[in-house]
Amino acid sequence: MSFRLYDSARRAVVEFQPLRPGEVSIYCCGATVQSAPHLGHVRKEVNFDVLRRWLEYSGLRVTMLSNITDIDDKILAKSAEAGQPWWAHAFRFEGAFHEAFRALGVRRPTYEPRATGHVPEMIELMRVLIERGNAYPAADGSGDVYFDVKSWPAYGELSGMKVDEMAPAEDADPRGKRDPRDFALWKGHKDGDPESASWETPWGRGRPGWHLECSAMAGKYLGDAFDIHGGGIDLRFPHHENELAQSRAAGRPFASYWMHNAWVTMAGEKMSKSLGNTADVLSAVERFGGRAVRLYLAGPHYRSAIELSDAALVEAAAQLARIDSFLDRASALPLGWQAWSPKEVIPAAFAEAMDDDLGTPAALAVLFTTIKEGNIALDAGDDPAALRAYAAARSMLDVLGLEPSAPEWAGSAGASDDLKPVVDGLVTALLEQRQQARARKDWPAADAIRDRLAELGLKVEDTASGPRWSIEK
RNA sequence: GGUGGAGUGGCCGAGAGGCGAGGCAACGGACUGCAAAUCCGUGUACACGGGUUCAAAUCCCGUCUCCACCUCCA
Repeated sequence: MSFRLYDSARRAVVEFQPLRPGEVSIYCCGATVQSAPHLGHVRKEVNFDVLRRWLEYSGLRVTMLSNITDIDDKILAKSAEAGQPWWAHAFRFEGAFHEAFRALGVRRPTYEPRATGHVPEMIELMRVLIERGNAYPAADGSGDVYFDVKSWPAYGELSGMKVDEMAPAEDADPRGKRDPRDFALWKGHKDGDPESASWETPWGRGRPGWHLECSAMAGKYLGDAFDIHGGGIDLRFPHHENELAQSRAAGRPFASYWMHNAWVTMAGEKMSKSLGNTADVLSAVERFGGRAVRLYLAGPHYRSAIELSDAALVEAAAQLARIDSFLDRASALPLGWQAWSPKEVIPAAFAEAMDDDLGTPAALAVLFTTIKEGNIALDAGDDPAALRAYAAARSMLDVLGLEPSAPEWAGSAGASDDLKPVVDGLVTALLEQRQQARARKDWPAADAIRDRLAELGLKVEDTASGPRWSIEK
């Protein structure tokens, strides 16, 4: 185990040392299910899914925790607009997120708790913080509970922000805060809020604050101390800073490492709901294929901003076509690649790249080198070398979550599986006619068949072992 | 105002003192009936101005431009 990662708190690439040998616990801030996911949201999922797969490949048992924030201001506002109960609204978009994750081959986390199911844990955390003098119920009797930023000198340790240098909150309504920079642990019930959206506490009725829920759930499922806390870079402040402060103030060591992924941008700007420049996940998947979109998201380094454009997705699809073309060619080889275990065939350079803070760009370069070597071996008829390259490529693709025969991608090929033999039979019959035409050098007739198939979206290629056909994506 | 990040060839996107990551596109060649796929070959790239060094895209100083966070945000 020689994994190194960039720790946002220390601002350096550091050696990873799990708290418990052989195990890794990861908390990754999940979705606020207020509306449909966009490509920016899912980049985080793909990045952390690759992290998880790499750690598992490295022999660690990974516990992956990703929460669902199923209550917040926006969920309440939007559900009210839609004339729907807030919980129905939240459930609907939770489903949309799951669908998007599935379309990109993201595996389900080990646990996926919902905020509203963990009110007792939150109350307990607030009780401890109030007892210790780090939190207080609002003086105005609103039922709000605030964290007292000034009571915690380490506040700012994650983001490097200093309390006194922060821009004063422009929040026109300080409510019952002692200091404008104090943040809400708990939000008191307001007139007009649905009754079902508030829970009884010793300090009045109300609902969870966003920061508190993550600390409460991380503590419940991963314990007071765990290994990695992840999320998008925008969460570093205030959300993660606040989580860290309230957890440590309550006596919990909390996360050992902080990992943050960068943006997906459009026209140079962060993709976000408020800017209105979002790209829908499922329509991208429909146009380019889930694996191409995943490759687009997973290929660049997770800490680099990536610019979304059609050209970028087209290129990812072209890269994937190169990969799949090799896989296709090699699949005609005699069986035997399964004899190798991933550890035997994955090139050291790939492992080094991944160990170095998930260097997927360098890792992909190794994959492409392997593919070129495999193609050369195929051209030369060197079956053992080609098989080994094939095994290596598949193993590397598996680490990246792009292995086409993995269960995540089952049924994503387009045509339903039971129609496949029928289509194959029809196409093969046509290709036999074309072969007869070619045998008598009737090129117009042969090309006419190929052209007709092309119109239907089928690509025909002549190989040393006869014609092959595939569906153009 | 405070705190970070970035500017690399036609494009995407790595690297972070010394052999031109990788991919896409383009062009030439091999193979093919023609294609496709594959292989071979083709590029004096690192925002600008100074400096350090035998050697700078990489370090230092300055300048410009862009982005993000400090308010909900992956």
